Amino acid sequence: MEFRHLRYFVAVAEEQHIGRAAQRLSISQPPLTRQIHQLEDQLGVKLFNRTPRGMELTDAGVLFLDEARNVLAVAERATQRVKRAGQGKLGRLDIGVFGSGILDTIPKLLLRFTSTYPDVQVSIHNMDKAEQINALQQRRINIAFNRLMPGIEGLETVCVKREPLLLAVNQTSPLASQPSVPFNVLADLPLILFPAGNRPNFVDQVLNCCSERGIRPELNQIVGELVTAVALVASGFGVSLVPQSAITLSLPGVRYIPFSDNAEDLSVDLSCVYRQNDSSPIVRAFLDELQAYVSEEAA
Amino acid sequence: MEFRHLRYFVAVAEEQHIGRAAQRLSISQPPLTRQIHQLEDQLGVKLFNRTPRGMELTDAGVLFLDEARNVLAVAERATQRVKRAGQGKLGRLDIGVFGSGILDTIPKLLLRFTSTYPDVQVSIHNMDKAEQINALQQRRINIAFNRLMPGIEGLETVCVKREPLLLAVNQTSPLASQPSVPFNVLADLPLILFPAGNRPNFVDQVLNCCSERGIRPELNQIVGELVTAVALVASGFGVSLVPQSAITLSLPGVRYIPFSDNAEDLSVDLSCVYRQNDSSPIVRAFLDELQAYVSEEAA
DNA sequence: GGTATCAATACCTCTAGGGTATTAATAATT
DNA sequence: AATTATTAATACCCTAGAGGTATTGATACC
Repeated sequence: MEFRHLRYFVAVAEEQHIGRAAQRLSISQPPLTRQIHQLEDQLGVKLFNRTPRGMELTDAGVLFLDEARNVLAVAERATQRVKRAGQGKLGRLDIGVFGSGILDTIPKLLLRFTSTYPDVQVSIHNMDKAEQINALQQRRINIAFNRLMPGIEGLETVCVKREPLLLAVNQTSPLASQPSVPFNVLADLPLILFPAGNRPNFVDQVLNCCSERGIRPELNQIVGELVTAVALVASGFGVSLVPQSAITLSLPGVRYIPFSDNAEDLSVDLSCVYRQNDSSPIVRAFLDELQAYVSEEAA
Repeated sequence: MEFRHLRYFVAVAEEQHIGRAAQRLSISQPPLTRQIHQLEDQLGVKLFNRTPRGMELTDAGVLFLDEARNVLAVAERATQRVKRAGQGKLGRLDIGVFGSGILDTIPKLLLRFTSTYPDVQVSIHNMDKAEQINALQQRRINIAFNRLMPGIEGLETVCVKREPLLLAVNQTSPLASQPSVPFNVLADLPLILFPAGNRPNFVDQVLNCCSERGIRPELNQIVGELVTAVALVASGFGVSLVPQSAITLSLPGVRYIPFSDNAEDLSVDLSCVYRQNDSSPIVRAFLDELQAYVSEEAA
């Protein structure tokens, strides 16, 4: 039995007339007669009573009409679903993010994607950089966001944006009222950095910036992540350096001040990482959306 | 898309190898390759990633594997059901019976049928002879049971059994102790007959038997049905004539006595009626069972 | 009894599914 | 690094069978 038999059967059952059904199916009458006979033979069941006025369903035929319509509907649904999946419109997307990375850009990006692809179930997993790389390679996630991603065999990285670094100071500091400050003020201030964990990371980038300018900052402590650092700033333990998107994090008593230096190395990237050979349509769709987002932001 | 594509796809997905799948499907490798490509083209979706080690499902392929299996299962179920329906093993059977006809034979017959065909929903409708004929012609019922069925155009009748008539008397009657009595004792007894309604019927049969033997019975009254007549006998209003199967109806104070005459006309048939052109497999199955029952009873 | 209207049959055509032989690509082995 | 083995893909052929036209049979309706 093939789908053809089901389609033909339904047409004949509905028209109760082989001639009209053949017309509807855009074939001639004799082949249709033959296909119906074939179906009956294969099932071993008479589906129609032939009358000189046309074709009349038997009881078994009535039952089979229901079943045939159901099979066709299920098959139709299956093709629709797989087509949608092929266009990246159906399925799931696992994304690895890091603690403070989700402050600004990532939520905007996800909102944009999920509104265009509502049937893709997006799952966010919090993990640090090493775990992200591991999870990507083991295919537990499709996409990761992080900063300062090293080039890794098999993984592709695209820079989503570069954010200037800001100085986070307590409002009681004399710097708090300045519109901008030179980078070398750091020489005299207790510095709180992040994140803890595998080096090199953001801490090293900041220290590099310092040493390149001949500054030896007073490294007060290294904490787990951005939020902790800013909380310590709010409590008056020192100053910190944060990416611009941290300004959405407005803790009481904290001021964010831009640097007057305007140097390229006083900024940090936010990058998206994925498997080079990942041909999943959902990932491709996501990367397309990301590309569009980057273009729009640049404009 | 045809079922072939689904079957082939499932085989390849399960084997993860076109060669092995082809072997399993008893075809050679190249046509299978071609069919899989055809399916992918028609869906517009890549279902497999080709590796030098074999075929690996894509995400869309994983989803479609589920769907394809489901379509095949639904189709299989459909064919199984219609096959069962074609063998008369699935569906419904509407049977018209008359009030006292269901005392003995019909329950046995139905029990036998429903145990062989458990998925046929049998529905019993109580109706008199005229209604039965009407309902048969209008296809509201498939089968009717009654006595003394007239031959009617388009309806077929088969006699299920002939039952001898018995005399129902009150135990206070002097006849009550006799093992058998001659028919002409009716000449001296008040007679209660049934059923009321369209003549000719059982009443006329009994009156014919009397007149053929030169007897003029004292026709006390005609009541609706057998049960009423026997109830009146129990109350001492007279005697009645009943088919043998009435002995399952043992009202207090009633004795059933056979006639010593042993004449053919002192019996009544129980017949099964159905539409001559009814080709329903369920009806055919029922008539087969009935035929078997009749043969067994005769033996 | 003739006509109209069905499905069924006879016979033809040609598409496309399946076969064999071979190639291309890549992993494993030496 | 060259060779071998293993896989899917390609090229080409054959034929089964789906679809076409013309006709026949069967039956209701005039």
